[in-house]
Parts: sequence; C-alpha cells; structure tokens
Amino acid sequence: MTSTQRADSNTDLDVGDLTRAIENFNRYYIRLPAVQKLSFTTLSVLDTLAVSGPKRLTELVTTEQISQPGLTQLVTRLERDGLVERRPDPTDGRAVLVHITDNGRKIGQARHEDRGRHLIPLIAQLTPAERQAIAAALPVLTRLAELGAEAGR
Amino acid sequence: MTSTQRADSNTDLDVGDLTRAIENFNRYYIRLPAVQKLSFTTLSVLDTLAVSGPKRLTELVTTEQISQPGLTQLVTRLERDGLVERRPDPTDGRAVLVHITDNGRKIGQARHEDRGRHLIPLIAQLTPAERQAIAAALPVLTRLAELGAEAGR
DNA sequence: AGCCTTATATAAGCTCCTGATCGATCGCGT
DNA sequence: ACGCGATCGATCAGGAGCTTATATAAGGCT
Repeated sequence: MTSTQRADSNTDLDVGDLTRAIENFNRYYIRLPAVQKLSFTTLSVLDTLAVSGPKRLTELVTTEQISQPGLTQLVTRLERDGLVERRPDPTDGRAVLVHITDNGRKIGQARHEDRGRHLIPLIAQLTPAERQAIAAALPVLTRLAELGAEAGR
Repeated sequence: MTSTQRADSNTDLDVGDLTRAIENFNRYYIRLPAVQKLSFTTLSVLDTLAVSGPKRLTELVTTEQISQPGLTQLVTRLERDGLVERRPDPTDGRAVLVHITDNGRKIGQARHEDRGRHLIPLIAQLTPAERQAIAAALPVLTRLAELGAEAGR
C-alpha cells in the first residue's frame, strides 16, 4: 500500500489515503440495507430538493446524472407517489418548479436516521480519542464538499 | 439543525453530525463525473472482487444488493467485457468462482485515481490544521468500516 | 408578425432487474 | 451404496427505468 499522489509536499494528508478511506467507509455505508427500495437517482433528486429547495427540471438535469426526458419521467413517478409536486413557475410559463412534499422529506430523513442507528453500536466501540479524531474532522469534510460543489460550477 | 441521537453521553461525537457530514461529502463525491458509465451494482461487484478476491456467486449475492439471477446476468456481461472470469470451483462441482481480471481491476483504479485528481485542488485550499484533522480521522474511518463489516456478519 | 431559443413532454427501443422455475451436484442418513 | 432434501447456478418471462430522437409550447429578439 504505497501512496502516489501528494496534494502538497509539506502536509501529511495524502489524497490516496483520503480516497481509500472514503471508499472503504462507503463500501460499508452505502450497502446498509435500505428501508425502502428506491433507485440511486431517485434518492439523489429527493436529496437535492430537500437541501436546495424547489428547482426547475433543467436545473435538476445539470446536477443529477440523468437525461432530461429521464428526469421528466422520474418526476412523474415521484409525483404519482406523492413525494414531489409540480407547480408552474410564475415567472416563466414554460417552466415547472418541482417541490418536495412532506412525505418526500420523510424518505431521506428515515434513511438518515436508520443509518445513524446502524452506526451507534460501531461508534461505541471506538476509544474516546478515536471519537475525538472523527468529530474534529467532520466540519472539514463538510467544507471539502462545499469547495467541491463550488468548483463544479 | 439539532442532533437527536447520542452514541454515548460523555463523548463529543454525535451520530447525527457524522451521518450528516458523510452525506454532505458523498453528495459531492458520488456525483463526480464518471469516466466510464457503469451501473452502481457493477462497480460494487468489481470492487468487492478486487478487495476480497475470487468469490462464488452465492457469496456475492449476500454482499451485493441484487438477486441471484440478476447477478448471474451481471457476471455474464462482465465476462463478455473481459472484466471478470468464471472458473470452476475445484472443491464443489456446482459452484463457480468469479475472478476479477487485470482489466477489471483497472476500472476501479481509474475511478479511484480520477477522484483523487478532483480532490487535490480542494485539499490545497484547506489550512494545514484542517488537513491534519482529516488525516488523523482517516484510520478511524477505516476502522469504523471494518467494525461495520464484522457486525454485518 | 416571424423565427430562433429554451423548457418540458412524448415515443420507441434497449438494458438490466426481479420472481419463478429448472437441472446439476452435494452431503447426509440409512 | 443409495436416495433425498438442500444448495448452486442458469434460464425465462415480464417490468421498471433509462436513452435518443422528436414534438409541443412559451419566451424573447428583430
């Protein structure tokens, strides 16, 4: 296990170490049994709407990795299931604003809480120092994600 | 945003904070543009084989979230594309051992390296202290994943 | 008004998944 | 050694969800 990429020569954070750790963790985390079987794209759209508020279809197309017709169909299914609502955009007669409903929000929350429930017994097995290390890193991880989101625009 | 679940009353690591940070990061990380369009399941199987070595179909069925017929078909496609090989299990005439090929390994490696490449400029924007915090947490994150993998058995 | 552009919807076709079922092989009890 | 239930993997029919190509409708410029 040797690391090949260095972000900066005078730091001890190795990119290879980071991606490896993230992927190790996700290998476990992502495969946690799903409460409700929903496709990755579906969850991604609901998550985006929950975080960023109502969006046009075209806006969603740019953030989600799906074609525009695919998204139209997905939103139709989500609307049928009562997870989102289509509302006309008052400022543009062509556009549609997709709003998440309370039920739609619950989907993401339930998954979030369920995953938390799985992690509790694992965290209990860590030493206080280990818990401290993770806790200290979390804000930075979020900041990294924000930097990434900005870079993507 | 208040946290509701505490793993332990005398630690500062909150489960809600952890899942939220992980999900924030993944929201960015998972949506990095894919070099090659492959389904989530496909990548998951290749990853499992790369990490754990040759496996029976039935073993894979338990770790991947897919049905047995679905896996048989997936392995058939992967074999057609030269990413895995089916070999008979010498100890069991019914079983088949799925081996990953060099080309199959390259898929995961390419994605891994590509994601690292995306992270480098982000990491460069962090302060040394922030980098330090992440670096210190990585081994713990990996340990958490290991604990989770054990608990899942 | 005419025409190009933008936003969404529809249509046809393909890929990949699921449940049901089948043939082959294993391992165990007698 | 034989028979029988259990296990392993494959096949098949059907369906969900994606893609590309194209249609419809509204915006906006000249």
